[in-house]
Formats: sequence, C-alpha cells, structure tokens
Amino acid sequence: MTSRSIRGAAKPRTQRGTKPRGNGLALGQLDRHLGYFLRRLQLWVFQDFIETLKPMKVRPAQYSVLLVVEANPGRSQQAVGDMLGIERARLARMLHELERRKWIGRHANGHDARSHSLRLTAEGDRALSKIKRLAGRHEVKLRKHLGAGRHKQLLDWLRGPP
Amino acid sequence: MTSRSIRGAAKPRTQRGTKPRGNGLALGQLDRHLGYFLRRLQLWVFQDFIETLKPMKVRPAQYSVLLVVEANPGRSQQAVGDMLGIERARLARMLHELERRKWIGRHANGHDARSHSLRLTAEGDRALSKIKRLAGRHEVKLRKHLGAGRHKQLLDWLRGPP
DNA sequence: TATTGTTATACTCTATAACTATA
DNA sequence: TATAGTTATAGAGTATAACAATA
Repeated sequence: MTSRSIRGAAKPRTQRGTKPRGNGLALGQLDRHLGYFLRRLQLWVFQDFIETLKPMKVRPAQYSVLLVVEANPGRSQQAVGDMLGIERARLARMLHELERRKWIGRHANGHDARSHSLRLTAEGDRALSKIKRLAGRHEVKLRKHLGAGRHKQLLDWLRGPP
Repeated sequence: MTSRSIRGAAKPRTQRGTKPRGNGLALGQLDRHLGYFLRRLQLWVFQDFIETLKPMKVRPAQYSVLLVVEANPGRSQQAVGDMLGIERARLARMLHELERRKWIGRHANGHDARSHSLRLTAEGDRALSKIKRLAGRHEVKLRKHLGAGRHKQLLDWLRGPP
C-alpha cells in the first residue's frame, strides 16, 4: 500500500487522524498550519540522520558542506556559505572542525589573497564515501517513513521550480 | 530570503559566465536528499513566522503551546509537552515566560498535587486573537510562496499518517 | 519506586558585531 | 570603502542529569 488508506472526506479536523503522542489532545488551529507539520517531519529527518550517521559523527550541516565542496572544488567559503544559507561566521567554525578532522583543506586563492579555496582531502574523499552510504540508508528510512510515492512527489515539488 | 534560495539551483549547473558568488554552485548529491529541501523550506517558514509575528513577539514554539492549551484547557505540562514533542524541562521555562506575560496560568490539579492545570488567562485569550490574525497572514504568505495547490497538497500529505 | 515539575549544564544553530588583512 | 575570513557574544532549541514533592 503506497498511500493512505483510511483517510476519508474532509471533516472538521480536531484531533482526528493526527495523533502524534499526547494521548487524545487536540491540535487546535495548529492543524491548519503547514509549518507545524513541516517542522515535525523535519525534526524526524534530523534525528534519524544524526542517529544513522553516528558511526561517522557527521551532522546534517556538515554533510551539506562536504557535498557542496565535493561538487564545487576550489570555491570560496563565501560562495559555499551563500549556496547553503550558512552564515560565514558559522561556516568558518564548521570548516575549522572539518579541517581538524583532515577532511577539508583551505588553500590560497591565486587571484584574491583574502579568500580560501576549499577542497576535499584524499582522506575526506574516502570518509565521504562512507558517509554517503550511511546517508543513503537514512534516505531509505525516510522513503519508508513517508511511503515511496509521497517521498518522490515531495522531492519533486520542493526541489522543482514553482 | 528569496524563493530562489529555497528551491533554486535544483539542477547542477556549471558556473559558466557567472560571478564568483554563491549562485552558480552545484548542489551535488544534496539534490537527492528530501531532508535538505525540507530544511530550507522549514527555515523560510520560521523566519517568515518570526518576522510576521514580531508585533506580538511570539515564536513558533510559543504559538504552538498557546494553541494546544486553548484547545485542551486544564491539561498538564506533561500532556502538552508530549503532544508537541517539547521536553518538559524546556516547556517549564517556556511556560515561565508565558506566565510572566500573563497569557497562561498554572493552577492546582485537584487529583494530583504534582501536576499543573494549564489555562489561558483572559488576557492570553485576547492576545491569542491578535496572534492568530498575524499567523494567518503568515500562512497566506506561505501559500503564495508555494502556490495554492502545492500548499494544500503538502498540508494534506504531511498532516495525515504516519 | 515512579512521576511531575524544576533547575542546571552542555552543545548546536542562528544572528550580530567587531576585528584583520586584503582589495 | 568594501569584501573574506575570523573571533566573540547572545539567544533559542535540544538533550541530559539531578533534585524536591508527590504518587
């Protein structure tokens, strides 16, 4: 069964169907806010990601940086931060940690002495292979959690153009 | 934040002819992770919520507590926290703040002297009316951001089981 | 013993400001 | 003046542990 089976007509939803945990409590008008459900799902994703990636001790933001540096070698911290919506102050400290683990190297940029060229190290490349396998396992769990059809549709909708 | 930074750059693009700013970077395998797009949209939602609700200085978690207490008057902190997935330690401090603002009252529970019965005060009820109007404005912006069809579909899908 | 609410600590993430060294 | 990177601080959110009062 790929989709929900028992959801019937649109009824006034107090707590029907949506019963996270608090035995019998109503959501109230929270039921009308997409942001609430988005947040709950997003928390599930982060918790599962962190748990699944625990063997490599990698958090979601670090993973996103590793993938973007891999896909765009030699770019500056500013560029990577802009891409991912990470403040440059925050990224500086994150990179400090990734450099300490010898996964990422900061190199001089010939054209602008202010900026750093970011690259994965050989060790970082090997680590990222393992990390990707674990992240793939997480994605499988998420697909299972949502149902394959929903997972694909959500990915298309959130990724694609309006 | 622009809509482009949320859903933009879905396809790996080379940075031909672009300035060395963030806009030409490839997502790499991030493109396959629903969690990434979920996170970006969720951040947009929180930022817009906080901005829109600024006149009342209410944050998303506080809003969710106010709505659940309104919909379930007299319930305990434990019940409300379980419902929303908020740690009881965190909720205790949040309620301290909401009590300080005279929006929520903690009353004795006749059956169990350990637990508190939570209720909106009259003042909290009036404040919540204003807050709901602002939150509605936020939801309209979100609907516009996503497109009405997508907003509705996402709400149905995320709200339902699991 | 277990549960409710409380305080305290630690860590992550976000948002600033201020600083340096370059441009 | 402006930009790239760094350091520092403050606040929210999360995850714990320990505690008092009560069950």
